[in-house]
Amino acid sequence: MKEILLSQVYQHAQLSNQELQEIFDAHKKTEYTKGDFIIKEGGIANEYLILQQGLMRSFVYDYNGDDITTNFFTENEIVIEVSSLFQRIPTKEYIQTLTDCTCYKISFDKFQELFHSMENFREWGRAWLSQSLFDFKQRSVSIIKESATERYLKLLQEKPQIIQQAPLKNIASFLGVTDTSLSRIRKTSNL
Amino acid sequence: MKEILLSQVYQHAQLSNQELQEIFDAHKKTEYTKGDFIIKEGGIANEYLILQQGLMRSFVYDYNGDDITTNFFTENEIVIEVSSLFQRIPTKEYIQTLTDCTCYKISFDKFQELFHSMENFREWGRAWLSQSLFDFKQRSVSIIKESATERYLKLLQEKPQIIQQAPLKNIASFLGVTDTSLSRIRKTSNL
DNA sequence: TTTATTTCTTGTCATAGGGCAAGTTTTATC
DNA sequence: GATAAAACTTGCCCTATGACAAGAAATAAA
Repeated sequence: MKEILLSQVYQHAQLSNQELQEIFDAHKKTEYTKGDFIIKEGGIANEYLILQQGLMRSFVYDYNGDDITTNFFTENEIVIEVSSLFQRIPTKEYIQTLTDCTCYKISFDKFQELFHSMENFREWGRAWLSQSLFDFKQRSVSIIKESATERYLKLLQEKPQIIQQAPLKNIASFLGVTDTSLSRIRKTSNL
Repeated sequence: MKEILLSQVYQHAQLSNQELQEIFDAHKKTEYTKGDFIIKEGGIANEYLILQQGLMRSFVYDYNGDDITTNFFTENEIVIEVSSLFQRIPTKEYIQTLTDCTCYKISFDKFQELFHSMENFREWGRAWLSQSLFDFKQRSVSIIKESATERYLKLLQEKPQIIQQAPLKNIASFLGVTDTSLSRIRKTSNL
């Protein structure tokens, strides 16, 4: 079970079975209840998670005190606050579970050991970070160029679990519209 | 000259002078003329640049064939297409000079050597990537929450060279508005 | 199971920004 | 320095989305 999940996450041509095993051993199972915070603004991340089951979101507060969802984390994904973890600085974000969750956790210290001792692991890590960067770039382009309806439909297609499980207002702030608007968008695209 | 520039870019507490020297030696001076492409869609990045003088932008084409500026690169910054370089895959982006430019170039091969042989260098690299990721996240939040005028004024304050040197339409697509709109915004905020 | 809270929907009205097209100004090209 | 090509501005009208407020529905708490 654990092995299947982790080997999906760490799939990278060059990692040997032995290396993978060493990586797997560094992960410990952890459970969370709906509403738990993984990290809060001002804290420093000391681990990251691999989400086996459940849904989480990250968010920030804007100058009005409104929260804005910056990302959703779904099954098989890595739940991480990159800049706090790797720059060792306090985070600006919150990460909170939207459902009960089952995760595998790896500590920063253990990660560091693997990162610096295993060439293929750091290649994997760099590729993962690169992909995330690409995804965030895409997101900006999408907000700029597509209408709210288009973004909604794309999310619905790519990650239906989010649409089904997350509160409408969280989805709305993620898409960059008000909850009122999203309610109307949802209504019209159902026709 | 070169040393001053590069030591600013690679400033990271843990890098020794000797390590820095080794890094410096890997960089070769290169000049570009206004309009030159550093990379085009479909190509694979085999190096990155440190921009000593000049201005560049990266952009993509959307489904209508309109180009969207995804980033500007100003002096002392790293000009790089991360996902192509580190995932060794064809890029979706173009990077083009907006003025004549002087750069220091480092090849991927040389970078790899340093990355895998020098622990502090890879710490630097990871921190740099993390910071970029953070910046792109911020950008999405900014597009979602701030008005075009606010984004314009912020850019004007933070990177006035861009406002002064880049064509209006490029700035407009970067900010997420039409050039018509930006022209009006600029007019009103000058009052 | 009743009450309180949160979540979602709907109505009315206001507005930032888009689409299109005509000018004007600046910059490049011959 | 004349002509062409970009780059920028402006006018007019339109639409997507926001702001605010009142209900309805669902969920949580007592």
